[in-house]
Amino acid sequence: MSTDHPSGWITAADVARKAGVSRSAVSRTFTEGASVSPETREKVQRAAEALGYQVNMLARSMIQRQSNLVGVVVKGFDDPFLQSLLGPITHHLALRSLAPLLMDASEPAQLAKSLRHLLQYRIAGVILTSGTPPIQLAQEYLRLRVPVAMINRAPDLEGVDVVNSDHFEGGALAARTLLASGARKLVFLSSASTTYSARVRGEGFVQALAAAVQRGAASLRHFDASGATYAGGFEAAQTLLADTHNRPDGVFCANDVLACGLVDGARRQYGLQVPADFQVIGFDDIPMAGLSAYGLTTLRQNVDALAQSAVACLAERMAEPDMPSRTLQLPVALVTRATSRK
Amino acid sequence: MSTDHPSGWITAADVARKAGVSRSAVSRTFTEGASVSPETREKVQRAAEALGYQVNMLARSMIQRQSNLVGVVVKGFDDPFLQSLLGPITHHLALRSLAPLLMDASEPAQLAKSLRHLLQYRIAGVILTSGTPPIQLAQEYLRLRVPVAMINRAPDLEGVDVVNSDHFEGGALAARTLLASGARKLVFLSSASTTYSARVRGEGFVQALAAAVQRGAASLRHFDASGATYAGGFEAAQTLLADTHNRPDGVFCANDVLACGLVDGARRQYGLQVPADFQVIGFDDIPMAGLSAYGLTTLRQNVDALAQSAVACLAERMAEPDMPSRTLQLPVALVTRATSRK
DNA sequence: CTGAAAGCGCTTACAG
DNA sequence: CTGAAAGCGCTTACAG
Repeated sequence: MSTDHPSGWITAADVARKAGVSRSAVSRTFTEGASVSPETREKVQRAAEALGYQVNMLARSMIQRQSNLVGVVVKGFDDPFLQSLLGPITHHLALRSLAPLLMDASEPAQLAKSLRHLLQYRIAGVILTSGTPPIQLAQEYLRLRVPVAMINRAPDLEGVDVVNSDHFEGGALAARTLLASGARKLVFLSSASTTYSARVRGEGFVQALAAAVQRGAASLRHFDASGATYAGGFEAAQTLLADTHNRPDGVFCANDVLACGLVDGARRQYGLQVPADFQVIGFDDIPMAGLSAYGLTTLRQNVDALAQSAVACLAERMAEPDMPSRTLQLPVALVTRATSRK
Repeated sequence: MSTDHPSGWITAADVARKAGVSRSAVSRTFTEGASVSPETREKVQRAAEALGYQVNMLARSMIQRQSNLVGVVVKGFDDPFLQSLLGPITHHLALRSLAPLLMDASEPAQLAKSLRHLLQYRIAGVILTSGTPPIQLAQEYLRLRVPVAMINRAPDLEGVDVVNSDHFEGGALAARTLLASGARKLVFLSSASTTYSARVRGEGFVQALAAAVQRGAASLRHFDASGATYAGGFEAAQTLLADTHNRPDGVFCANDVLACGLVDGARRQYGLQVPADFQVIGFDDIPMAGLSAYGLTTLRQNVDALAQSAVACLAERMAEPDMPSRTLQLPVALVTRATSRK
């Protein structure tokens, strides 16, 4: 216990004194790839351990003009899919000694402030997840060469890496599955204020159905729920299933919560059963989809791969800021449960 | 555009030059409560705006030996209740210009490293949520006078503030509700490796039932699921409800996921309906509880108040490190839905 | 490999 | 109220 540090914070100078070396030697011991003799390193480590020394990341980051912090910007915290992304993101950042600095961007106005706020910490990069508002502000990041990676967003910003699930193929898969199991009156259910992901899912669905529709073998309708939420799906059931004589027999929902809402709405409001009365396919494979109360057939996104890729993009761009921007496309998998027929 | 800063990072010196003042003046302009004349402040702000200057928080925090970062330590990311806490915590931190640095502590071994890692950022405090492993390491925080606040944990560490929902009263409320609605064969369902919260809930339940049990008006059993999860509840249904002649008619579950699992297990495995065949009460009021597929009667925790209080404790202790530690108790509310009778 | 020195961008007594 | 100066804890050429 050095009495001159009642605060308890030990500095490199303390360690240097105790180890009988220079501050430089201490610094080198804790710097990846710096040249220190084994003996010096040993002495320093022993002293550091005894004193409980830890590098002050604030000082190190200041010098290096870059911290180990990565901004993670999410829109609200109540979307189950986004929630499932948080764990893997944290995990994969940790594997590279990076730590997530969380930011909420529920309001677009807030986003600008949040992004600017993050800059004050000289963050190593930022990850924007789907749903977050459009960001002209990414421009500022690009100018400052702060790596930006986006998950499930339109790849429309040069210099920004984006990692997407293959929403288009997912939508097409849903179409083929429903068709193959006999559905003919098909609906794509999403919401008016939709996201990029949902839009592309719909496009894949529509396109895969085009031929069948053309030759009159199937019909297709697009229906907008009041929101891409459980409540939105629940309400949508009321209108969508009202007409007894012209009910859809296959509904592809832009995401799982919407689908679960639809299923529950159909049960409560019309006593309809899935898949007996109509089939439903969702998207995401959130925990809710697997509950025995739903058994939702859905397209699973690989959240771990999504997170890992986004972090990898960030890391590579940290090493090489000017590399051309990439767009990764990750496969989705059909998970067949109870709401669709074989 | 100052050509001597191709990197884009503007420093206080740049602003000072442009505004024709000293670096001290710039610093004061951006320091709460520092004395600057309105004219100087004006000049500085104009220059800062023009240049796009922002304080380098890394440097400021280094000087002040404290950052605006608060460590938020969670155990895994898949507990719905903990997920619902993340938003409010982030929100209330932001209101005080603090930002959450996320840390996963799924493995106890990891926790020690994580907590030490956080120290490197000279965090302003740390919030430990329920479920995180026991932390002797909090000792190190106390020594360094880093404020620690815990949510839904045993208040057994002097110097650490803890904010709890009133689990005991919640359990008691569940007991009274079931009793009043005619249940007589009661069960408390939790899991063997339980948390502090669950334990106290059970105690409240048991105590409120004691008199009735004593005079033979009710029976009480404690049943351990394999885990406090949906799957745990689902499995528990099999054993718990097997004996046709001695089925419980009222089950209080340590949390909502467990309760939903039980309800689904009862449906699938025995075709039992809730509340017709037996009543169920959960705890937390996570989104799942409100789904029409469950309509779970439950005790709602006030996540916003929990988060706000924890952040407030942290802030107050930042101002006064040596204040005696507090234990706050926040009320829970019975939310009556379909799984219990009036 | 090593240490003395300069410097990162800021804040904070200090003297005026 | 203001500026020159010292100092925070670190890293990094630089010279040896």
